[in-house]
Amino acid sequence: MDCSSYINTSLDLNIIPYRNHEEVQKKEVESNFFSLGMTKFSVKDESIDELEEELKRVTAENKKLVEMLSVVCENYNTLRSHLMEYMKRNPEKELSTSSKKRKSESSNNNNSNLIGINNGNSESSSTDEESCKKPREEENLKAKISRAYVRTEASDTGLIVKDGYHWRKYGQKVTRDNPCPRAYFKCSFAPSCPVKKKVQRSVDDQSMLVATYEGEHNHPQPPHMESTSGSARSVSLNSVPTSASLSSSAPKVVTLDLTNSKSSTKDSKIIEPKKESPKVPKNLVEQMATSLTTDPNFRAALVAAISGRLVHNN
DNA sequence: CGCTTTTGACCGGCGC
DNA sequence: GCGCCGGTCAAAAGCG
Repeated sequence: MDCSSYINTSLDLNIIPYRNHEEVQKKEVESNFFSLGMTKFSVKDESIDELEEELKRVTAENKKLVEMLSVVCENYNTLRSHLMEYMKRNPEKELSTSSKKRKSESSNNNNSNLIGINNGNSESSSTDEESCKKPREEENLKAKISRAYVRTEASDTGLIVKDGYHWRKYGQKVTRDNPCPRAYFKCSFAPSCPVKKKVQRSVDDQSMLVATYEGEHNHPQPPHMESTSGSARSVSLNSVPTSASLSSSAPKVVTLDLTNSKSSTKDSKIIEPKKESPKVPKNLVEQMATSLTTDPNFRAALVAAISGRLVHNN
């Protein structure tokens, strides 16, 4: 795993506190934004010197945070390599988990329904043994698996997730743990493109479509594709390395990657920032924000990022 | 006519 | 070994 994804996650959060760490509060963060934008600080009250001093302090703080972040990354990598060694020394456990692949899959589905649509473990919480096993387990699977959540109109009964690619439906099935049928799609470029997609409504929230992607497209996104027919709202779904990570280049993404984030470089190929991004409808943005804020992985990453910094500062 | 969708049948993996 | 279940196949129907 590369720590770059980790860095991305935390840096994109844009919530670097620049003041006393005890005072890390929402207001503070907001004023940070504004101060950076040079819009809200009352210049009347503060002299230029003070502002410059403040700027210096912020810069120093920023440097410090970057250093701390790199230390965290190093620690993470060390810890991870230790875990890998440990796993090698205790292969039985690993075998037992991989042999129960299917079971864990189905339980993951259950989790996703119960805990709030989440699968696998985020990098942020990968310190325990179980989450360490996960990526290795996933490595055995050839296909890169990612999951996306798309909110649709409640009245909308279709299982269409517009993601810029063209899909051909090849099956539909009612699964045991969900009364809503699951639709199976193949990329229309198949067999040259091996990507498959499963779409099913969430048990908890019927307006929420859960799209599971397997594999990676080996072709560019079709230009200006209406994608599959249907009435579901369109959401661009790009693969993003590491769950709960926010790619600044793909602000519309709500993807939970279940695989090792090793593939981050590959992903950068896949992520093709759609040209129409400036046209993103407001409600779509809100929808994505909602998806992110309700995503426990995202929250976990956020909490980890913030608490990590606070701890280091203290 | 060609492509897509639908849907029942079939297959293979897994648990008991 | 058997049954369950998820995933896939493929013929038929639908559609533009």
